[in-house]
Amino acid sequence: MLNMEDKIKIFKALGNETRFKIFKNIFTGGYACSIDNSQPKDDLIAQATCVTSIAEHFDFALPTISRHLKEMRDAKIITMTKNKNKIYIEPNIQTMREIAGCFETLVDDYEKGRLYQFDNTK
Amino acid sequence: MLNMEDKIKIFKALGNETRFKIFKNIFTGGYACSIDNSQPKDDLIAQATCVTSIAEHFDFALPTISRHLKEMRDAKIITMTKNKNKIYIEPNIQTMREIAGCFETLVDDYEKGRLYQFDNTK
DNA sequence: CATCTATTTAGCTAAAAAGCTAAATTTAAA
DNA sequence: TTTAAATTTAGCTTTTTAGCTAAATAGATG
Repeated sequence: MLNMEDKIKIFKALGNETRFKIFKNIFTGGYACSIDNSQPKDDLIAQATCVTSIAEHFDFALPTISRHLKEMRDAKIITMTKNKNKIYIEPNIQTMREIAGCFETLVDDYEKGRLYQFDNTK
Repeated sequence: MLNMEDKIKIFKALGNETRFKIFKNIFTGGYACSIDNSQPKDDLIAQATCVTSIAEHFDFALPTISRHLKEMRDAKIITMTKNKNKIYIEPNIQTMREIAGCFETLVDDYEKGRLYQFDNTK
Protein backbone atom coordinates (compact mmCIF):
# COMPACT_ATOMS: atom_id res chain seq x y z
CA MET A 1 0.00 0.00 0.00
CA LEU A 2 1.43 3.29 -1.10
CA ASN A 3 1.43 6.17 1.36
CA MET A 4 1.60 9.86 0.47
CA GLU A 5 5.39 9.97 0.45
CA ASP A 6 5.51 6.95 -1.86
CA LYS A 7 3.12 8.58 -4.29
CA ILE A 8 5.04 11.85 -4.37
CA LYS A 9 8.22 9.88 -5.13
CA ILE A 10 6.48 8.07 -7.98
CA PHE A 11 5.22 11.31 -9.54
CA LYS A 12 8.62 12.95 -9.08
CA ALA A 13 10.24 10.00 -10.82
CA LEU A 14 7.85 10.29 -13.78
CA GLY A 15 7.98 14.09 -13.87
CA ASN A 16 11.32 14.33 -15.65
CA GLU A 17 11.74 13.94 -19.38
CA THR A 18 14.71 11.57 -19.28
CA ARG A 19 13.16 9.29 -16.67
CA PHE A 20 9.78 9.36 -18.40
CA LYS A 21 11.36 8.23 -21.64
CA ILE A 22 13.34 5.50 -19.89
CA PHE A 23 10.17 4.32 -18.15
CA LYS A 24 8.13 4.37 -21.34
CA ASN A 25 10.74 2.34 -23.12
CA ILE A 26 11.14 -0.19 -20.33
CA PHE A 27 7.40 -0.78 -20.62
CA THR A 28 7.37 -1.09 -24.36
CA GLY A 29 10.37 -3.38 -24.24
CA GLY A 30 12.09 -1.05 -26.65
CA TYR A 31 15.49 -1.67 -25.18
CA ALA A 32 14.93 -5.35 -24.43
CA CYS A 33 15.51 -4.90 -20.71
CA SER A 34 13.01 -7.42 -19.42
CA ILE A 35 13.78 -10.86 -18.21
CA ASP A 36 12.21 -13.27 -20.65
CA ASN A 37 10.54 -15.91 -18.54
CA SER A 38 10.61 -18.43 -21.35
CA GLN A 39 14.39 -18.56 -20.89
CA PRO A 40 15.97 -20.31 -17.92
CA LYS A 41 16.84 -17.75 -15.25
CA ASP A 42 20.56 -18.47 -15.53
CA ASP A 43 20.63 -17.97 -19.29
CA LEU A 44 20.12 -14.24 -19.33
CA ILE A 45 23.22 -13.42 -21.30
CA ALA A 46 21.25 -14.26 -24.43
CA GLN A 47 19.07 -11.21 -23.83
CA ALA A 48 19.95 -7.72 -25.06
CA THR A 49 19.30 -5.85 -21.78
CA CYS A 50 20.46 -3.55 -18.87
CA VAL A 51 21.83 -0.18 -17.80
CA THR A 52 24.40 0.14 -20.58
CA SER A 53 21.85 -0.89 -23.18
CA ILE A 54 19.42 1.81 -21.99
CA ALA A 55 22.16 4.45 -21.83
CA GLU A 56 23.07 3.82 -25.46
CA HIS A 57 19.78 5.38 -26.50
CA PHE A 58 20.42 8.66 -24.69
CA ASP A 59 22.93 11.45 -25.12
CA PHE A 60 23.76 11.30 -21.42
CA ALA A 61 26.69 9.73 -19.66
CA LEU A 62 26.24 6.26 -18.20
CA PRO A 63 26.42 7.37 -14.54
CA THR A 64 23.60 9.83 -15.21
CA ILE A 65 21.37 7.04 -16.50
CA SER A 66 22.44 4.82 -13.61
CA ARG A 67 21.38 7.55 -11.18
CA HIS A 68 18.00 7.96 -12.87
CA LEU A 69 17.40 4.22 -12.69
CA LYS A 70 18.27 4.20 -9.00
CA GLU A 71 15.72 6.95 -8.41
CA MET A 72 13.10 4.99 -10.35
CA ARG A 73 13.86 1.88 -8.35
CA ASP A 74 13.61 3.84 -5.07
CA ALA A 75 10.23 5.10 -6.27
CA LYS A 76 9.30 1.45 -6.88
CA ILE A 77 8.27 2.02 -10.50
CA ILE A 78 10.91 -0.43 -11.76
CA THR A 79 12.74 -3.45 -10.37
CA MET A 80 16.44 -4.10 -10.81
CA THR A 81 17.63 -7.69 -10.57
CA LYS A 82 21.29 -8.50 -10.46
CA ASN A 83 22.37 -11.56 -12.42
CA LYS A 84 26.08 -12.16 -12.78
CA ASN A 85 27.52 -8.71 -13.47
CA LYS A 86 24.49 -7.30 -15.25
CA ILE A 87 21.34 -5.74 -13.88
CA TYR A 88 18.02 -6.63 -15.44
CA ILE A 89 15.39 -3.96 -15.39
CA GLU A 90 11.65 -4.51 -15.42
CA PRO A 91 8.59 -2.36 -14.77
CA ASN A 92 7.10 -2.77 -11.30
CA ILE A 93 3.63 -3.79 -12.35
CA GLN A 94 2.32 -3.95 -8.79
CA THR A 95 3.04 -0.24 -8.26
CA MET A 96 1.43 0.64 -11.58
CA ARG A 97 -1.64 -1.33 -10.59
CA GLU A 98 -1.88 0.64 -7.36
CA ILE A 99 -1.44 4.00 -9.07
CA ALA A 100 -4.02 3.05 -11.70
CA GLY A 101 -6.44 2.12 -8.93
CA CYS A 102 -5.75 5.37 -7.16
CA PHE A 103 -6.70 7.50 -10.18
CA GLU A 104 -9.70 5.32 -11.00
CA THR A 105 -11.09 5.72 -7.51
CA LEU A 106 -10.40 9.44 -7.64
CA VAL A 107 -12.45 9.82 -10.82
CA ASP A 108 -15.19 7.34 -9.87
CA ASP A 109 -15.76 8.88 -6.47
CA TYR A 110 -15.73 12.38 -7.88
CA GLU A 111 -18.40 11.40 -10.40
CA LYS A 112 -20.49 9.91 -7.63
CA GLY A 113 -20.28 13.27 -5.93
CA ARG A 114 -18.59 11.81 -2.91
CA LEU A 115 -15.55 13.10 -1.09
CA TYR A 116 -12.44 11.13 -1.88
CA GLN A 117 -9.17 10.72 -0.05
CA PHE A 118 -6.61 10.81 -2.85
CA ASP A 119 -4.10 10.00 -0.21
CA ASN A 120 -5.72 7.91 2.45
CA THR A 121 -2.79 7.54 4.81
CA LYS A 122 -2.94 10.90 6.53
CA MET B 1 -5.54 14.04 -25.70
CA LEU B 2 -2.45 14.36 -23.56
CA ASN B 3 0.93 14.18 -25.28
CA MET B 4 4.21 13.26 -23.62
CA GLU B 5 5.01 16.82 -22.56
CA ASP B 6 1.56 17.19 -21.00
CA LYS B 7 2.03 14.01 -18.99
CA ILE B 8 5.45 15.03 -17.73
CA LYS B 9 3.97 18.35 -16.58
CA ILE B 10 1.19 16.54 -14.73
CA PHE B 11 3.62 14.24 -12.92
CA LYS B 12 5.91 17.15 -12.12
CA ALA B 13 2.95 19.03 -10.67
CA LEU B 14 2.02 16.08 -8.45
CA GLY B 15 5.63 15.26 -7.53
CA ASN B 16 5.98 17.99 -4.93
CA GLU B 17 4.73 17.71 -1.37
CA THR B 18 3.04 21.11 -1.20
CA ARG B 19 1.28 20.75 -4.55
CA PHE B 20 0.27 17.17 -3.80
CA LYS B 21 -1.37 18.28 -0.56
CA ILE B 22 -3.13 21.17 -2.28
CA PHE B 23 -4.37 18.81 -4.98
CA LYS B 24 -5.53 16.20 -2.53
CA ASN B 25 -7.45 18.77 -0.58
CA ILE B 26 -9.03 20.36 -3.64
CA PHE B 27 -10.35 16.90 -4.47
CA THR B 28 -11.61 16.14 -1.00
CA GLY B 29 -13.20 19.55 -0.80
CA GLY B 30 -11.30 20.12 2.41
CA TYR B 31 -10.88 23.81 1.74
CA ALA B 32 -14.30 24.30 0.14
CA CYS B 33 -12.79 25.52 -3.10
CA SER B 34 -15.29 24.06 -5.51
CA ILE B 35 -18.09 25.89 -7.22
CA ASP B 36 -21.31 24.45 -5.89
CA ASN B 37 -23.56 23.96 -8.90
CA SER B 38 -26.65 23.97 -6.78
CA GLN B 39 -26.02 27.66 -6.18
CA PRO B 40 -26.63 30.27 -8.89
CA LYS B 41 -23.31 31.04 -10.60
CA ASP B 42 -23.41 34.65 -9.47
CA ASP B 43 -23.90 33.77 -5.83
CA LEU B 44 -20.47 32.40 -5.21
CA ILE B 45 -19.68 34.69 -2.31
CA ALA B 46 -21.64 32.34 -0.07
CA GLN B 47 -18.96 29.69 -0.62
CA ALA B 48 -15.78 29.46 1.45
CA THR B 49 -13.27 29.12 -1.43
CA CYS B 50 -10.17 30.35 -3.39
CA VAL B 51 -6.41 31.05 -3.30
CA THR B 52 -6.39 32.85 0.04
CA SER B 53 -8.51 30.13 1.61
CA ILE B 54 -6.09 27.43 0.44
CA ALA B 55 -3.05 29.43 1.55
CA GLU B 56 -4.44 29.70 5.09
CA HIS B 57 -3.86 25.97 5.54
CA PHE B 58 -0.15 26.15 4.73
CA ASP B 59 2.82 27.77 6.39
CA PHE B 60 3.84 29.36 3.09
CA ALA B 61 3.36 32.89 1.87
CA LEU B 62 0.39 33.60 -0.37
CA PRO B 63 2.44 34.24 -3.54
CA THR B 64 4.08 30.85 -3.09
CA ILE B 65 0.69 29.12 -3.06
CA SER B 66 -0.43 31.27 -5.99
CA ARG B 67 2.58 30.12 -7.99
CA HIS B 68 1.92 26.46 -7.15
CA LEU B 69 -1.69 26.83 -8.28
CA LYS B 70 -0.57 28.41 -11.53
CA GLU B 71 1.72 25.45 -12.16
CA MET B 72 -1.13 23.04 -11.42
CA ARG B 73 -3.42 24.94 -13.79
CA ASP B 74 -0.73 24.91 -16.51
CA ALA B 75 -0.49 21.16 -15.99
CA LYS B 76 -4.27 21.02 -16.43
CA ILE B 77 -4.87 19.16 -13.17
CA ILE B 78 -7.04 21.99 -11.82
CA THR B 79 -9.19 24.73 -13.30
CA MET B 80 -9.25 28.31 -12.08
CA THR B 81 -12.37 30.33 -12.78
CA LYS B 82 -12.45 34.04 -12.13
CA ASN B 83 -15.68 35.38 -10.70
CA LYS B 84 -15.69 38.97 -9.49
CA ASN B 85 -12.32 39.38 -7.82
CA LYS B 86 -12.00 35.82 -6.56
CA ILE B 87 -10.73 32.73 -8.31
CA TYR B 88 -12.58 29.48 -7.86
CA ILE B 89 -10.53 26.35 -8.01
CA GLU B 90 -11.73 22.91 -9.04
CA PRO B 91 -10.08 19.63 -10.00
CA ASN B 92 -9.83 19.03 -13.74
CA ILE B 93 -11.71 15.76 -13.87
CA GLN B 94 -11.18 15.32 -17.62
CA THR B 95 -7.40 15.22 -17.14
CA MET B 96 -7.73 12.80 -14.22
CA ARG B 97 -9.88 10.57 -16.38
CA GLU B 98 -7.22 10.53 -19.08
CA ILE B 99 -4.42 9.79 -16.63
CA ALA B 100 -6.47 7.02 -15.05
CA GLY B 101 -7.05 5.53 -18.49
CA CYS B 102 -3.39 5.77 -19.29
CA PHE B 103 -2.34 3.73 -16.25
CA GLU B 104 -5.16 1.24 -16.72
CA THR B 105 -4.12 0.56 -20.29
CA LEU B 106 -0.50 0.30 -19.19
CA VAL B 107 -1.35 -2.42 -16.67
CA ASP B 108 -3.95 -4.21 -18.81
CA ASP B 109 -1.70 -4.40 -21.85
CA TYR B 110 1.26 -5.51 -19.76
CA GLU B 111 -0.81 -8.32 -18.29
CA LYS B 112 -1.88 -9.38 -21.75
CA GLY B 113 1.78 -9.63 -22.59
CA ARG B 114 1.52 -7.05 -25.32
CA LEU B 115 3.75 -4.10 -25.98
CA TYR B 116 2.28 -0.82 -24.84
CA GLN B 117 2.99 2.74 -25.75
CA PHE B 118 2.80 4.53 -22.40
CA ASP B 119 3.16 7.67 -24.40
CA ASN B 120 1.57 7.14 -27.76
CA THR B 121 2.40 10.51 -29.31
CA LYS B 122 5.97 9.84 -30.31
C1' DC C 1 -12.82 58.40 -6.11
C1' DA C 2 -10.50 56.28 -2.23
C1' DT C 3 -9.81 52.17 -0.10
C1' DC C 4 -10.02 47.34 0.69
C1' DT C 5 -9.60 42.53 -0.87
C1' DA C 6 -7.85 38.95 -3.87
C1' DT C 7 -4.42 37.73 -6.70
C1' DT C 8 -0.24 38.08 -9.56
C1' DT C 9 4.31 39.75 -10.95
C1' DA C 10 9.10 40.92 -10.14
C1' DG C 11 13.24 40.20 -8.24
C1' DC C 12 15.79 38.02 -5.06
C1' DT C 13 18.09 33.79 -2.33
C1' DA C 14 18.71 29.08 -0.93
C1' DA C 15 18.15 24.38 -1.82
C1' DA C 16 17.52 20.58 -4.89
C1' DA C 17 18.13 18.31 -9.18
C1' DA C 18 20.56 16.95 -13.26
C1' DG C 19 24.37 16.77 -15.65
C1' DC C 20 29.62 15.71 -16.04
C1' DT C 21 34.38 13.16 -15.29
C1' DA C 22 37.26 10.26 -12.61
C1' DA C 23 37.73 6.56 -9.60
C1' DA C 24 36.02 2.46 -7.21
C1' DT C 25 33.67 -1.95 -7.13
C1' DT C 26 32.07 -6.40 -8.71
C1' DT C 27 31.99 -10.16 -11.60
C1' DA C 28 33.39 -12.53 -15.87
C1' DA C 29 36.67 -14.06 -18.99
C1' DA C 30 41.19 -14.75 -20.92
C1' DT D 1 46.02 -13.64 -11.97
C1' DT D 2 45.37 -9.98 -15.08
C1' DT D 3 42.22 -7.71 -17.88
C1' DA D 4 37.72 -6.40 -19.46
C1' DA D 5 32.86 -5.27 -18.81
C1' DA D 6 28.94 -3.51 -16.10
C1' DT D 7 27.66 -0.63 -12.69
C1' DT D 8 28.00 2.61 -8.80
C1' DT D 9 30.07 6.22 -5.93
C1' DA D 10 32.30 10.63 -5.19
C1' DG D 11 32.92 15.15 -6.06
C1' DC D 12 32.13 18.80 -8.83
C1' DT D 13 29.28 22.56 -11.74
C1' DT D 14 25.15 24.41 -13.80
C1' DT D 15 20.34 24.82 -13.99
C1' DT D 16 15.93 24.60 -12.02
C1' DT D 17 12.76 24.86 -8.30
C1' DA D 18 10.71 26.63 -4.18
C1' DG D 19 10.60 29.81 -1.05
C1' DC D 20 10.55 34.93 0.47
C1' DT D 21 9.22 40.23 0.43
C1' DA D 22 7.72 44.22 -1.95
C1' DA D 23 5.12 46.15 -5.46
C1' DA D 24 1.56 45.98 -9.06
C1' DT D 25 -3.05 44.93 -10.81
C1' DA D 26 -8.08 44.07 -10.86
C1' DG D 27 -12.30 44.43 -9.10
C1' DA D 28 -15.65 45.53 -5.19
C1' DT D 29 -17.39 48.60 -1.88
C1' DG D 30 -18.01 52.69 1.05
